[in-house]
Amino acid sequence: MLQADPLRERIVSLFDAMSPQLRQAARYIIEHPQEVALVSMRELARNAGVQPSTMTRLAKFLGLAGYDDIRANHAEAIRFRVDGFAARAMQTDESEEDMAAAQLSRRMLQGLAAQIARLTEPASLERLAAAADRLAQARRIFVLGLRSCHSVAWHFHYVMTLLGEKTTHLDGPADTVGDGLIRASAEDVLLAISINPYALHSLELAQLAREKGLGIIAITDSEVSPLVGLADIAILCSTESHSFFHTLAPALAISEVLCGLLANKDRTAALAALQRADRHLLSLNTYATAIPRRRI
Amino acid sequence: MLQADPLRERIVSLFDAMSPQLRQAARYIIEHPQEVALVSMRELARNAGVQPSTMTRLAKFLGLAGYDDIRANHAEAIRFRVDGFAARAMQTDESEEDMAAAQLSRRMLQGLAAQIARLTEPASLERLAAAADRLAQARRIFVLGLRSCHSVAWHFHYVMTLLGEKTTHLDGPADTVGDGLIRASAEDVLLAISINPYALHSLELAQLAREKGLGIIAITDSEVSPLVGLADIAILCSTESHSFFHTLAPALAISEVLCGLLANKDRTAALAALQRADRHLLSLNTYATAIPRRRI
DNA sequence: ATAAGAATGCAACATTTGTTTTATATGATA
DNA sequence: TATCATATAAAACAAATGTTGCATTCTTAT
Repeated sequence: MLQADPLRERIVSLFDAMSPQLRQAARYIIEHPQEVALVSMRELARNAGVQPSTMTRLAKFLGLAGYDDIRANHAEAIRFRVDGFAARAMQTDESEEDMAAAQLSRRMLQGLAAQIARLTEPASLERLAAAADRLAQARRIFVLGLRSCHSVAWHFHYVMTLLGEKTTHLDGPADTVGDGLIRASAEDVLLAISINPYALHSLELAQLAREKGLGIIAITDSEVSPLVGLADIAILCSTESHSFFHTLAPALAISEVLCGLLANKDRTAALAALQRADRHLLSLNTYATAIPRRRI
Repeated sequence: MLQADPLRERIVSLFDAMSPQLRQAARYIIEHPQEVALVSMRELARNAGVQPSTMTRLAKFLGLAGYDDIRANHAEAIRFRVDGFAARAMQTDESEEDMAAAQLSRRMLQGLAAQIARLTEPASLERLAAAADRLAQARRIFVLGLRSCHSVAWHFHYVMTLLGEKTTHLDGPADTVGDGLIRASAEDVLLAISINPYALHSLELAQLAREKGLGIIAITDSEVSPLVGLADIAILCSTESHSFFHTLAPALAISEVLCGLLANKDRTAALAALQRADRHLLSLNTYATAIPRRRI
């Protein structure tokens, strides 16, 4: 990434002038440069979700003779990178402070990656599968995550919203957080996310849910978390990080895996639901198809 | 060269048992591993000075189905070298309609871990450091993340709230999302988070901020994201996952690193701020010190 | 509303790919 | 040397690749 790559820059600079299909192809190439040299054009096109001819058209649009020029360029980049690997690792001409920053960043990121990788232990995987089963069976899923855990709760809820209307996010202003549970019953499940320090309100609501007979799935940070005693299934994530703050990346990863598992229970239904959501948001003009011109 | 390569070892161990032509082919492959994946078999054979059929025969001699197995192996090695485990896990063999939950979970988690690990590339670290510097200089930080990116925006804001009152979260009901920018000026910075598909409103607000002279830091998913053109510094995160949905775990990791870097600028001040926040929340009885007894 | 233009999907095309078959050459053994 | 088994070269083959032309769809401007 450090060395100049004229073709890459050319793609980026001409991106705005491309048609939607050309953009999709270009985006895929930009984001998966190695693949260009390693798979055939047809396969690349399939992975990028465009027609083979679009790849040829992209090459011509970039002023090249054909697709082979694109491949040749990327193959060259790989050759260069492989050979120049050692040289690249050498250059550490950064200022003191920047190096410190880079070092801290690297340590934090490596730590996070390791923590998420550690979630692949069999014990975790079993709990994930069990939790997904339980959530799939539930009539309704109430999602609870306060304070720092709000991000995880909301993300789970948001993704599930794309699949259907099964979840209720327990949140709201004016102390109405728990109101969603008013009509909850034993057929429902509460997905509660809480890490140390545990928000009192979360525990109280989980307790309430338990008394109402709801099943409880917990994402929490320790075997001795108060949620473990309340929950039918508890999935544990570490929250330690090489900084002042706890990390929520592993918890978020867990919630994403749960979403993935739930969607995987009925892939065709999930696909259909996603397409419906797409159409809806499209008709609402929610997403940008191009860089917005100046507002009038 | 560092990782174990079973095929390579097999070639070496069987080398003595090969015929002269087979040896010539094998030697060339051993000495030019990257070429195997980057050129066609016929060209490789020509460069190695053997017949095309010799390559096929070599593959069979090694106990493989055909030459494509050799190429696949070398392509995998390149992918591995370039970006760790990511590409390996990336292979989309969706042949198994309902993959075992454990397997899907493992693949998703490994993919996430690899994506976060890949953020430790020098280019990313530099951008992180630069972004942290810019954010530290700013008078005020406006945080913007809509829809799926809300979780990241909110988490950044929440953590920063523990450190002080520097951030404003651009969010709110009744279409008041952008109101926070009313008193924003050139001394301030906007931290905008948006991934494909890009929420139109996010781009419009970023545009507005730009016109008001704010600095813009972006967390986004591609070099060709519309935010890149608007931003002073763009930090890129991949969002692909082995499920139907995009992942936000790398984006969250980035935001956590930014928080960590900011706190690290003045460790004692950060510590003091955290203690103050602790005391405040303690006096409000926000956190549980024990498992809550039954509510009365 | 309509036509001009661009963008896109589709299918046919020639080429190139990896493989297999056939023929020839090589070399060891009796 | 004669014979046979193996190794190699050459050519034929089906499958795939990248490309192109054409029909259809979608925009955009009048």
